Amino acid sequence: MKKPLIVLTGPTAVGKTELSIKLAAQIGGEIISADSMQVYKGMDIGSAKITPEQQHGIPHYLIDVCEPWEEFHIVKFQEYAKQYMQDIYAHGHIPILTGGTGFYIQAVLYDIDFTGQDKDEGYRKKLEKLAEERGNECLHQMLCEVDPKAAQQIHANNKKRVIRALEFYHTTGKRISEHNENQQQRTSPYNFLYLVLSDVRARLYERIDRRVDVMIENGLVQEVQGLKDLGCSRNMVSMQGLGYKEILDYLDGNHTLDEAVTIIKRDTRHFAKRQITWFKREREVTWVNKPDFDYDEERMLAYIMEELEKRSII
RNA sequence: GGGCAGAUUCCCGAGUGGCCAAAGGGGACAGACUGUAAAUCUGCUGCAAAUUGCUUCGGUGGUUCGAAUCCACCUCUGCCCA
Repeated sequence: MKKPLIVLTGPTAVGKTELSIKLAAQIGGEIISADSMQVYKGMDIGSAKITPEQQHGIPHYLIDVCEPWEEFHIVKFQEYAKQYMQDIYAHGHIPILTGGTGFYIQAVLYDIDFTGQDKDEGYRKKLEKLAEERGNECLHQMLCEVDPKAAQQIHANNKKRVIRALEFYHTTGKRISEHNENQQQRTSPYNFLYLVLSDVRARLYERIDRRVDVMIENGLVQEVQGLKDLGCSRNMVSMQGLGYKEILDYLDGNHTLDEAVTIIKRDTRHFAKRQITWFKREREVTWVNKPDFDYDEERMLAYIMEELEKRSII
């Protein structure tokens, strides 16, 4: 018997958090955050982290699990998430995976296999250097020799992914293209409902703009200054988060606050677009398009309940 | 009132007789993604019955085989002198 799992996602600023609380309250769920930035302590304003008051007593997991200078990645996320899910099942509750990081959701929902693929920092550095000296084409050529299929799929300019593919072959002796093909065929071990909350583009963009303004009002600059004082710098993964890298640039005098705000808004819109593209491609998703429900959360919840019953999740 | 500079495709901006539907950047739109994912990368952007045709470079008229590019006048914008 497959265990139940609810995924509630959607582009940034669409309103996932509020809905997740109501849903959790209604069905006796506990929430696991699927957000690559909310895992970091001290990054509250910029990541739009849910506050304790907003949680309304609903247990939340995978928030504040590491320091901004610590390394965090999808494998750790998957480990944590699986652990917390066990705990939630033990409570007799249903886990609700809520957040906007599609890649993380995929890893949990389909239980993607990452074992035996340790990264090799030294090898990465070597490739990095090679790319700098001889260009991206050189790396891509190398990949072409060991894994032509991957080389065909990954653009030569996408250095990160070319390096990862080479690293995969280097550490496992297998082709990442084959591995990915296998993983793609996985079916979920869960009895799930994958909800994607959406809205019309113009409205979403307005919400993003407004939210960034609120972040500034709430002291995003001070938050980033504090992190900077603790030694955080832009080479850290955490500091590549939207709002963080731009404010660091402002604090370093690379541009004005107004410019930084404009860039954050723009890049957040771009991010939202990428999220939407991701969800469009995911199989088995159930879209909850807000205008179709006249923006009425009660109606959305009613629809979600129906879908949950249909699938015997509740 | 006089002088100078300028008006280019959604925006900024290059182009100063043919190779221009017009560089480059931005935005918009679309897409990829399986250990950095709020990252990284790609495509596309005048219209159409679309390997061709049509309409664009402030307006009108002119020069020329041919104009975004040259000339005249006009309109608007910025700066300077009154």
